[in-house]
Amino acid sequence: MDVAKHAGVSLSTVSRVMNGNPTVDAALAGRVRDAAAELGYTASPLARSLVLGRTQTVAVVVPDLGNPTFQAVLRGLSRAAAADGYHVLIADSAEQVGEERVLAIETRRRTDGLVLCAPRMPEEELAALLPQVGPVVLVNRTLDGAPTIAAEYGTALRALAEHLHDLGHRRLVYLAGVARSASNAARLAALAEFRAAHPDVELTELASGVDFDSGAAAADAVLATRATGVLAFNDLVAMGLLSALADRGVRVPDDISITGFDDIPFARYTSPPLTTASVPAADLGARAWQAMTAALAGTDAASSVRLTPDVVLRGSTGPAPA
Amino acid sequence: MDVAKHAGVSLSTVSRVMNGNPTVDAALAGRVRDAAAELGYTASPLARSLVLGRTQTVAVVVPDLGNPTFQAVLRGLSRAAAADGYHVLIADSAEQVGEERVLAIETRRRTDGLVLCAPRMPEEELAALLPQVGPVVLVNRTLDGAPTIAAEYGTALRALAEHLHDLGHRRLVYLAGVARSASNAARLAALAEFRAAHPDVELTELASGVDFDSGAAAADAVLATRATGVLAFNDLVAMGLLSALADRGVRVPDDISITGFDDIPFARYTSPPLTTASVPAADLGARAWQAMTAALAGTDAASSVRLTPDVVLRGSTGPAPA
DNA sequence: CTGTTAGCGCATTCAT
DNA sequence: ATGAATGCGCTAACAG
Repeated sequence: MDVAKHAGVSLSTVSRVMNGNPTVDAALAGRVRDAAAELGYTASPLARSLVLGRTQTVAVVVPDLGNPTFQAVLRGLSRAAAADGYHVLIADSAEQVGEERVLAIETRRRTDGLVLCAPRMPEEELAALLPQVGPVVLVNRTLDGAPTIAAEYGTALRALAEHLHDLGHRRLVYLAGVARSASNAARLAALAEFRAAHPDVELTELASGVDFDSGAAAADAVLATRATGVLAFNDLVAMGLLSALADRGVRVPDDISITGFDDIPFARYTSPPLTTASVPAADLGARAWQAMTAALAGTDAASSVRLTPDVVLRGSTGPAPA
Repeated sequence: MDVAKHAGVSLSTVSRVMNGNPTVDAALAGRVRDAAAELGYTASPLARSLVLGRTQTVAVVVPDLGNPTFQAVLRGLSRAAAADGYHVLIADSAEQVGEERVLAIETRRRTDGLVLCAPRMPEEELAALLPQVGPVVLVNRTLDGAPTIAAEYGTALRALAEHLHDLGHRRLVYLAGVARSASNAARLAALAEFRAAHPDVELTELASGVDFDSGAAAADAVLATRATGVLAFNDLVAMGLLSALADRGVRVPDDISITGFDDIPFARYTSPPLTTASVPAADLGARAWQAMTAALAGTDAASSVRLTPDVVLRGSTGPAPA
């Protein structure tokens, strides 16, 4: 090392000083620090990682960096991690289910832990993967074997449905997302309960997607059901629908009420503003980091956190038309 | 190594096989590959990084992961990098100008290159930083000494202003973003040209911010100017303004025309849809990666790419009221 | 074509 | 309290 001779000490002493080891003479430590400052020296994170066995970095795998929900999770996680001196390696599977496994394993090898965000892969594959990539925390997907941070989608959707029911709506339609996804399954279960509790309600289920265009494309199908209330899979779908209905001269909420899901930042600014369920995605990310620190420390306890979203009532829902 | 003895060869041979070195006997290579597969062995990226001097990772520093523009840049960059087998380390400075420098240096040390996305730091600081962190590419911020990928904000804003002028608007207001930012400076220069070309236009400049709330907060000030056309700093500001005006019963575009900037995904779905300038942020990211590969290869040429945004005419602009 | 040796830059024994 | 070795896991240069 260069600073070593510059300060007239050995490599070990430099290392000790840089790591704040107290068993070094104050005077010597000062000399070393000065030398280091003068030469602008900082220990190579790479070499440290190799010898220490930790990289101070965690990996996050998301299905789509373009999705506001994952963005928010990433943001919350990233900031929380940064506050603890950790870095974040990001991987976007571009909704390619087949890529998830590879990305997870590969990024995990360069990091100390892995956050799997709403992985799309089938349950068996996920179950087989988890042991290979620990410490791992799951976001918005539950499975034994790893701490999970998830929003209770079912509860919230049920609440939205009840809200519409309270407003007098009796003919509803649910715009489903990706058919065999975990999040959709939770919602379907909640709707089944809702149906059971309210036999007087006619609830149609319509295939759809997870983005704007899916919502817009569903407009005619929705109108064909003559429903007065629509539960969209998420805010994006709701906004697309909103837009398509506006084009057709359908008034919201006078003619039809619409609810979204997620309360993305834009939901407040649509016309009318969207009634939706507030899933604090950034919180989700921060909690995920919390779980990760625990897992990293071995204080695992496989704690699972479930956040109950708030229902946010805004202008897109109103009394059912007479 | 374990696979070494398992295959009955030396460490070097294993290394050679794993790296596809053709100077190995086919039979031996087969044995090694089998052993590796059986033991599930993969070379440690960490150790490779240390000895090879490259990490196959680049760092991206953004001012705010919550900003749709940066999200899109990140997404485009991330996918392009992944296609080339590179990973992305992300850092969010949370708009803390002071943090940018530290984040840049720190993340750069764990990676092969750095992408600085619209850094807020003052010019001298940036100029001093660049040599320390090369290879580096700048996105949406120009400065000699590093390849730059930037959208031509000035040109596009000018085009939007001309569009309003063509529609008969003679009293305009510009909602400025962060006062002393590079992107705002470019826009101000373009507006100065516009003013010079159209002495008949009264163009007021109003301080504002870069987000929804700033736009909403500016509503009354905008109305006070009695302007018939508004050039918002970006789509977020425009949407906030749109929302606040709707609350006040002001009709868009009948009473007042509004333009945004960036063409974020949501701009198509406001009511009315937003006339804006299309800055293909994901493209920006992909180009940035392209520039990075060049820089990584030493084929630098410090090439600067400037993308000219398209003007997207939608419903939020119309003829000036009589 | 393959095995042996050295070293990437550091933290950490072990001696002193 | 400090310096001299040892090794983290791998690749490259050097023999054979």
